[in-house]
Amino acid sequence: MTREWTVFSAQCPSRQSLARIANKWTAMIIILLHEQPLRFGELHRGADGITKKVLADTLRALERDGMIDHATHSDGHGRYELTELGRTLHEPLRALQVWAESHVEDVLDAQDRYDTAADEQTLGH
Amino acid sequence: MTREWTVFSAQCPSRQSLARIANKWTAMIIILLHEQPLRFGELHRGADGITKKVLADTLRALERDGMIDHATHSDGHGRYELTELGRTLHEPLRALQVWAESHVEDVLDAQDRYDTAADEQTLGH
DNA sequence: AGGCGCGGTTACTTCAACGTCACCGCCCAG
DNA sequence: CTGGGCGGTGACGTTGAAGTAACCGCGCCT
Repeated sequence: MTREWTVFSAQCPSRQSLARIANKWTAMIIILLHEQPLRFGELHRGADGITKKVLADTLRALERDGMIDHATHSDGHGRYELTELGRTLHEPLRALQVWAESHVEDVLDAQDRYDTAADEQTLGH
Repeated sequence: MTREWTVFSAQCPSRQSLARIANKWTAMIIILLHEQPLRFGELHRGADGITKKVLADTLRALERDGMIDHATHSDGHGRYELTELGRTLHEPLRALQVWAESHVEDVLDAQDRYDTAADEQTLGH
């Protein structure tokens, strides 16, 4: 079972799920919310570079997909928090963050090599 | 060390890395190439719905970032294959695929609940 | 020689995502 | 009752990513 679904087929709903979770903002939001429930402004400050609109849109999409929810907390403020489903997403997404941060130098080096190789091409051997 | 880099800062190069790897086409290509080196057309058929242009662009970006490379094989045909760096990416991305495929029903149910709740709003209590 | 499939590239278009900015109601402090 | 911060929403414009389709050289088959 479950192998009735495959992300390799464009029409399979699992493809849409993959597209939603394989996304930098999704990853950052889920990782931030794993620590604790957060308010809109806290997320806005936490995910540097995101605009209010994109944050609002992303939060609504994640809420629709059942990964987070939005409830008024004991102090009277609304907060976003992971659902049970959202919590299962933390580990895989966290792994992406760790990968990205720990392989920066490798990637930067590879880009350098690629770009200078391309330059040498253009400048004739 | 390595915590000089953080994906939460917009200017940090690790953010660009995260954006590249947290991407459905990247994930699908890395997963397909994990089995074995593949030719352009094989990838094109393997990742249903991708166009030649997007595939070519994505492959060039991954090559530049040092995750794959492109070499002429023993049979005279070019093939794309994972580099050592690319191989380290397989496990985290594979986890996303597994998540997407195994939680399809949960996500679909959540969407249903969200959408019908929204309908009831619109239709007045 | 002619036609086909492969592995792209190019030019042009389209479309969805994102940015900008103004505005809103609510609550709290002064 | 005014001003500011919070938590958004909406209208609009821009950009960049993706789609479309035509074309290309190469090698293979016939």
